[in-house]
Amino acid sequence: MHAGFFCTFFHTRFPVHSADSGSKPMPSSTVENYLKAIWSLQKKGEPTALVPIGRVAEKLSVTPGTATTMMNQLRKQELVDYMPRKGVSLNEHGRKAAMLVLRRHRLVETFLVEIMKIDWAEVHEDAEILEHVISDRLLSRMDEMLGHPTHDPHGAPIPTPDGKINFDLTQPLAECQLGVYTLIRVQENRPDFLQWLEKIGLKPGISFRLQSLDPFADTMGLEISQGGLEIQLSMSAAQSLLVHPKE
Amino acid sequence: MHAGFFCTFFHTRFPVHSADSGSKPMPSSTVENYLKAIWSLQKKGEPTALVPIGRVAEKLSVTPGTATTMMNQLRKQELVDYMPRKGVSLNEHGRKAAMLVLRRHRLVETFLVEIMKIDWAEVHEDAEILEHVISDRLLSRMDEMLGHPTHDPHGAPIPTPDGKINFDLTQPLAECQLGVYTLIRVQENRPDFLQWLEKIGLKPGISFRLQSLDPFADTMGLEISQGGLEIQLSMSAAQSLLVHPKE
DNA sequence: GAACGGAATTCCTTAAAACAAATCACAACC
DNA sequence: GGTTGTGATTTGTTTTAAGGAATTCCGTTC
Repeated sequence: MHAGFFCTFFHTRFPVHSADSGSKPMPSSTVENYLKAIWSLQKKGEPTALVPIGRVAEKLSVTPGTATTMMNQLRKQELVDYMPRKGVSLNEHGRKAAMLVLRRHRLVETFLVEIMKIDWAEVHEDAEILEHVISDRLLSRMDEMLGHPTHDPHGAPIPTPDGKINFDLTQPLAECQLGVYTLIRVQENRPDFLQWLEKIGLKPGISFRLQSLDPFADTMGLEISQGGLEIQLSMSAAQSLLVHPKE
Repeated sequence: MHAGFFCTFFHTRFPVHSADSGSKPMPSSTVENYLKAIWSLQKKGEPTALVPIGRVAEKLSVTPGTATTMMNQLRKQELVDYMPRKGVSLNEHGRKAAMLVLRRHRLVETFLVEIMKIDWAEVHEDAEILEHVISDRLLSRMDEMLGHPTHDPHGAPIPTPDGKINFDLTQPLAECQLGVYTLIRVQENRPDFLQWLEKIGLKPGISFRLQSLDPFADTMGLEISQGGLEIQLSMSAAQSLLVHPKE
C-alpha cells in the first residue's frame, strides 16, 4: 500500500449506530464522514451553495478520484445534490443525516467531559470514533444524564434529535474592537491549542477584556483575570474564538 | 447479496481502539472477533486443544471457507497455531489479544450498567460494538470510575490489563444436587432470558434453594425468596447459571 | 477562435471480508 | 482394499473503500 503504515485505519468502515429495520441502507461511517465534511464546507448562510469536490477530498485526506466516486454514491442514496464539475451540496436528507452525526459527536463529547471527567481538550478524537457507533439507546441515555444540554464543552450548539441546529449569534474575536467579551465557543479541535487555552484560563463562558490590537504584529492582547498579565494571541487563533460582547 | 439485508453489517471492519505507534499491524475488529470466538470454543482446561475450523465458522455465522482464509491470516499475524484440517488454537499472543478484547467488553458492560444505569439484560449488544473501538484512555477512565471491578454485571470475571483472567470455581446449576446456592454468574446473553431472570429475582449474588429435581421432565425447581413460589427451570437453562454452594 | 492549465472525472488496480461451488483428505464402513 | 461421507480447503467472484494514472472539461488567456 502506498500511503504508509496505518492506511488500514483510514480504509476502515465503521459499523452502524443501531440495529435498524428501515428501508434505506443506512449510512456507513464513511458516508457519515463525507456528509459532515460537506456540511462543514458549506457556508452557513447559503445552504444551496455548491462545494467543489476538491475541497471535500482535501478535508478528508483522500484523492479527488475517490471523492468523485463517493459523490456518485451519495447522489444515488439521495443524500446530496451533485453536479459534475460544479460541486456538491447536501439536500434535505443529507443535511438531516449530517446533523444527527453532529448531534452524536457533540453529545458524546459533552458526556466524556461532564460525566467521565475527561479533559475537554482531548475528547475530540474519541468522539470522532464513537459518533459512528453509539446506539440510539446509549445516546438518549447520555442526553438524559446530561439534562438535555444545548451546547457541548467547546460551546458548539448540539442539534436536536430531529436534526435542527440553532446557530448562535457570535462573532470571531479576530473581528472585534477593543472591549469586554464573553467567550462562547472555541472552533478548533487541536488538543494542544485547547490545552493552552485552558492553561491561560479561557473556556466557554469566561469573560475577558480585549485590551490591545496590533495590526502589524497581527496580534491581540487579552486581559483574562482582573489585573492579570496581558496574553498575546495571533489573529488566526482569534479567528477560532467566537464571542459575544459582555452583557 | 445473498445472506440477506444487513450483510453490510457483517462485512464491516471497525476502526481501531487507540491511535498507536507499534510495529504489529494491530488487529481489526474482525480479527478480534475471530480471536474471541476461538477462545470461547477452547475448553478452559487444555489451552493447546485444537478447535475445528467449522466450529469457528459456525460461531461467527460465516462459511467454512471464509474461516479457513482467516485462519491463514491469523497465522501470518502470529496470533494462532493453525494446522490445516486439524484445527486452530490461540498462541500466547492471540490469547492475550483475546483477553484484552474480553476486558474491554466486560468493562464496558459494567460501565453501562453501573454508571449509565442501563438494564444488565440489554448491554451485551452495545458492548459487542464498543469493545472494538474504545480507546485505552476511555477504558482506563471507566475502570477507574468503577473502582477496578473484578466482575461484570453477569458475574463474569474481568481480565486484568495484562491479559490475565481469574477463573472462578463455579459449577453449572444443572450439575448440582438439592441444596442452597448462590448465583455467581449467568453465561448467556439473550436479553429475553436475562430479563426473565431479573423478573423472577435472580441476579448474580442472589441465593436460592434448589428444591426439586425432575429428571424426566428435565427441570429443576427453585425457591428464590423465602416462602415464595417454586420456579421451574429447564436443565438447559440451568446449564448457563453458574453457582457456588451457599457459605 | 485556438491553446493552455488546473480541477474533476474516468478507468484500472488493490485490499479486506465475505459467499458459493468445486475439490480434496481422511476416517469409517462394507 | 475400494467406496462413501463429512468436514476443510481452494478457487473464483462480490462489495466497499481507497489510490494512481490518464483523460476530459471548461474557463482563461493570447
